[in-house]
Amino acid sequence: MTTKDLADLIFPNITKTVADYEAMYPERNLKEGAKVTRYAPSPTGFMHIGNFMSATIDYVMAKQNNGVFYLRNEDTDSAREIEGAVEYIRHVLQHYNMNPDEYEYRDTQEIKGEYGPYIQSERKEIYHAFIKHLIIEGKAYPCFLTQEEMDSIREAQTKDKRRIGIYGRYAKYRNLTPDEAAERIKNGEKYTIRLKSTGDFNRKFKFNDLANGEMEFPENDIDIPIMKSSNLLPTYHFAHLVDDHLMRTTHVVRGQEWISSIPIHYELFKTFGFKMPKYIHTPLILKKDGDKIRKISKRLDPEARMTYYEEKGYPIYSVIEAIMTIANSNYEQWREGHPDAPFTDFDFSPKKMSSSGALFDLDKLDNISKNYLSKLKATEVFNLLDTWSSEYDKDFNNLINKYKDYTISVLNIEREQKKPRKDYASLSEIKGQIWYMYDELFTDVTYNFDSKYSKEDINEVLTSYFNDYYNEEDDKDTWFNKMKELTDKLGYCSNMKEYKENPSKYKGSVADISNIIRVSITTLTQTPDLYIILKLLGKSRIKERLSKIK
RNA sequence: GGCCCGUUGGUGAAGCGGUUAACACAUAUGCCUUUCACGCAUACAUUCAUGGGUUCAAAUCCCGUACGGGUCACCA
Repeated sequence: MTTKDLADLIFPNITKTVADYEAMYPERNLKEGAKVTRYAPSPTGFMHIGNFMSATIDYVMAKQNNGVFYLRNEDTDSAREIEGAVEYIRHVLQHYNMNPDEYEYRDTQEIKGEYGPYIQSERKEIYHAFIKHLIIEGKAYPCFLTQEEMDSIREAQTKDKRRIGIYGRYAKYRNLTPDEAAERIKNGEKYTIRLKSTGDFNRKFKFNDLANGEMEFPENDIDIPIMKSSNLLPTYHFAHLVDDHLMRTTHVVRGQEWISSIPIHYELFKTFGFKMPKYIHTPLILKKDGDKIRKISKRLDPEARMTYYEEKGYPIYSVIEAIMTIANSNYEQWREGHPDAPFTDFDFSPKKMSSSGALFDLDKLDNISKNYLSKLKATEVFNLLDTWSSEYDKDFNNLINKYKDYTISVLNIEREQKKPRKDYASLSEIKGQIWYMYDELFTDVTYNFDSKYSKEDINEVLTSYFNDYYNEEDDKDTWFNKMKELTDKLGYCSNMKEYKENPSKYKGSVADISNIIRVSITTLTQTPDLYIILKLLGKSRIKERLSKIK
């Protein structure tokens, strides 16, 4: 029996060859400099911020030079697959406007692109053709090691302080004759297909990563599994080789945890004589936990999941800006010079990426987001708030739509001017800052009057002000002048400088007067411009509120 | 334990042989101001984990040490 016979025994129905697939998926016809990138998640959970960063980089790099950004579903681990994960990944990409150029959605039966299927479980035949090729060439073999045997090998290796893995003399089945292997297969023994590594651990090779620069690794000499016995699908390493080659990926963006697999990938590509894509290993996203800095964790840190940012209502712009800021150290500087350019105009350079971990800073996100939101028009904020609240706060959504124009006016307080307020970083914070402008929410309130004001003081100020001074029609200057008049009349000081020089001479200052009015109308000691608030509320609602205080 | 990577202020970081060690965020103080926010101003690493070496000159180059991280699955 030859290796060809063995290969036919294992894959009797595989007739296409590697060369056939090479012809089916030819080199892409793209402009010079165009990059082909991919986002290739496995549907095993909700999207992690690290994956999102990779996807963002993929997207930017593809968009820069009219390249291709495609989505590949890496579903070779049927056991860990989670329902809804694929849909969620699609949703996130859509939400952030980073839709792939090529993709395949099983539920809607949509497929776009000439290099599919884009779902790994649908590519089984292709992988098998490649594996078959290897078996024929004597570069891969069926391995009958049981889990128990492998466990004991590992144990022994650990004890003897040897390198762990199935290599050299531990690769017990690598030299089985085709007949011996066939015999076992016919007997129904379970097996996996392993690469028959030709590497030498004592030999080194150089490898260039676009982000980390040149690195040196020992060659791989481990007979890694390339096909699983359970579902006959390839392992990640092998699928990476086949897919990224056949889909003609030019740039692979993936997390740093893959760096240590480079020797494997290097050998795999060499075995087939394929050109390796360029690699960009992204920094791990870290998180400060007390004194320790650790990898951000989906389990422990809510902000690790992309759902967090949607729930909180961070605008997509803010999230992308924050990600780009840690992805590329000169992004912020670029943004300063191009405040209105889309982020895809940024010339992403992998060299400017941190090679160690990056700490994701929520303060920074808030800052970016506050600046962004402050520059929007009130109607734009309204629309964002409308969309967000329709999903996450239905009651509030009804309220703002019931009083739409009014809400826009409220959102416009000290906005649309040179130095707009920067009150909130996310849409979910808005309600907590404007609630008192809605009578529906202005129930069961407690007033935060400073204890230094007696009930009589408060009454005096309020009755005097609203009976003798307040006029809905006043413009701002008139309004404030009247406030000062009242201040002086009641024995307070209307000139702050004077008051500060000699506070004991007066009952208080104009600040106290406006504070009493402010609290009586809003319950709060700190609000935006009181004049506008009174104006928006209007005379009758103010009266209504005053009657509540007594 | 093997292999790989890293270590510049609270954080992200610039710098790549000669700089007062950029910039942004955060923090503190002050100014402005009817409150808050905004804005403005000032402060915050005598030093680049550490020891040694190369050099007229080192955060920058070399070696060792310490510390941190990643990875060593029929998971991706």
